[in-house]
Amino acid sequence: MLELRTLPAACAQRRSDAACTSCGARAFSVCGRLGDEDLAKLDSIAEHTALKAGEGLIRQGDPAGHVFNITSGSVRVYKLLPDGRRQITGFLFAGDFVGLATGEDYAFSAEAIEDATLCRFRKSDYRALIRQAPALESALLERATHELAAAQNQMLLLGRKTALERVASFLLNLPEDPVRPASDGLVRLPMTRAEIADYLGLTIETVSRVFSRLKTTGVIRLVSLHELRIEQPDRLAALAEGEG
Amino acid sequence: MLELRTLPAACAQRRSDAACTSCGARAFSVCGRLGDEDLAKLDSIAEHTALKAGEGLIRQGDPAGHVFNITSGSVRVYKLLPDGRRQITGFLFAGDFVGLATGEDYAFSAEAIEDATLCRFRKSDYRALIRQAPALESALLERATHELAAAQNQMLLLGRKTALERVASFLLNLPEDPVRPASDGLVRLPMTRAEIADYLGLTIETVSRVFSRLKTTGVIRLVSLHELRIEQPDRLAALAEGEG
DNA sequence: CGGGCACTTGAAGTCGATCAAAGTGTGTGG
DNA sequence: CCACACACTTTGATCGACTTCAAGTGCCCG
Repeated sequence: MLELRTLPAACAQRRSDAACTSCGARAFSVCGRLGDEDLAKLDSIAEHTALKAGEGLIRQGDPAGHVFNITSGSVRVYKLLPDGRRQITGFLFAGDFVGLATGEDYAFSAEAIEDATLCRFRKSDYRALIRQAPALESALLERATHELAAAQNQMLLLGRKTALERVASFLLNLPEDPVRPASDGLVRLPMTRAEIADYLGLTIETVSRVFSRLKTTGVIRLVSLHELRIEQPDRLAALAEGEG
Repeated sequence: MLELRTLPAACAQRRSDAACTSCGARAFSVCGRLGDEDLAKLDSIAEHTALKAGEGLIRQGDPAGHVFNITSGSVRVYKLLPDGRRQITGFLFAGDFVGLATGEDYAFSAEAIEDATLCRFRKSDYRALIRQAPALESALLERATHELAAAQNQMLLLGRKTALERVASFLLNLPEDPVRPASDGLVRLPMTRAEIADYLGLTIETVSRVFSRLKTTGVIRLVSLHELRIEQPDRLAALAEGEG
């Protein structure tokens, strides 16, 4: 059975940033529009996989043979420089697609941050399917479009924001815990400080220091290492835009 | 008459980076696939405009009513922070589209760097057209996909590369002068140092210093302020990846 | 030819990186 | 269940790349 069908509910909860409220949610735009036949077709070419924390699903340079849809857990997508410097270009969660934006070979790597499950589609099957189900293609274009907008925001962050502004922006864009959506402001951080640093173009130490600063100023509270509560969303938002 | 038809030739010349050779060129993927009827339909809803240097075509926050295709000249796309910090997210040239990646309102601004001409499509007309010409949609998805890959490269640049690596990467990704394609290594820089700086997440002074360094080490030669020749492409490529 | 703007170059300052060490949590094996 | 080991995180001190501030230089255009 294809999990895609169950995504809208999850997605509607997980995006709180303004850029995404208008479109509902990212995965929603894919599955919400599809009729039962289209879903059945998708189902017929889907292949389910489970990954343990740290396992890779895509390796930079490999021929781009598959497209993935994450059904649970979280994934890091990154690029490396020859000397090992890493830039994480995105964290992906349930409902997100991976592997669409590729040519012949994958131009990035993707690995599970924590145990994850996903649907895998052979790219050729997938293309064939799209020809039969044009609604899918337009939904994907809309998604790609929103990812592009998100990428532009990240460029602004990486090119022009201070460490404090970067961390604040990051926390605000994080999906709220879908398990306990009522507990407002509670955010889960499945990734390590090193991954946050590599996402924000900073070092571990700087990320840690900024967290400490936000903690002592009362903007956030660290519930545990991988879970925090945003105590003052307004101040955090102001900080994110350089108005703190 | 719609200029789109004339783009393939121009595009085939202007992209030299490896990421784009496989797809031919970005605009090519849009116009190359379309039949005469589709082109005629596009033509019927196109509206031609000319812009003087510095004039804007899109302003951040305005309702997103149009999609544009640049037919000559060059355009800067950027986002601003409240205090005026600017991140240029891309330079666009003949054949490129602007305004696809938007929701209700534009999330960025776009202005002509030099005198430019463009086709303008009302977004509603444009959407209607897409419904009739599915080939257009799949071509646009492919383009969006490549822009996403380019955006990921830019994130790597902004997050993890040094000033020298950024400038080197920038010069290598610049389109070669389409007017004189034979003169290998000759690059036109229609934008100012300030624009380069805001694209690379640096200051004017740092960009200038790196240019000077590349000049004195013989990697490039400045023909004029806005035109330079890459004398040692291999060394420049090595520098761009941190192997200099 | 002269004014203005963009660019270059130099000197000092700063934010984040790097180096270093102590603290904390987690998982494993006894 | 506890103790140990290891990996991750936090905090502190120093360093360096890029920024900021400040003159100069040169080019373009009237």
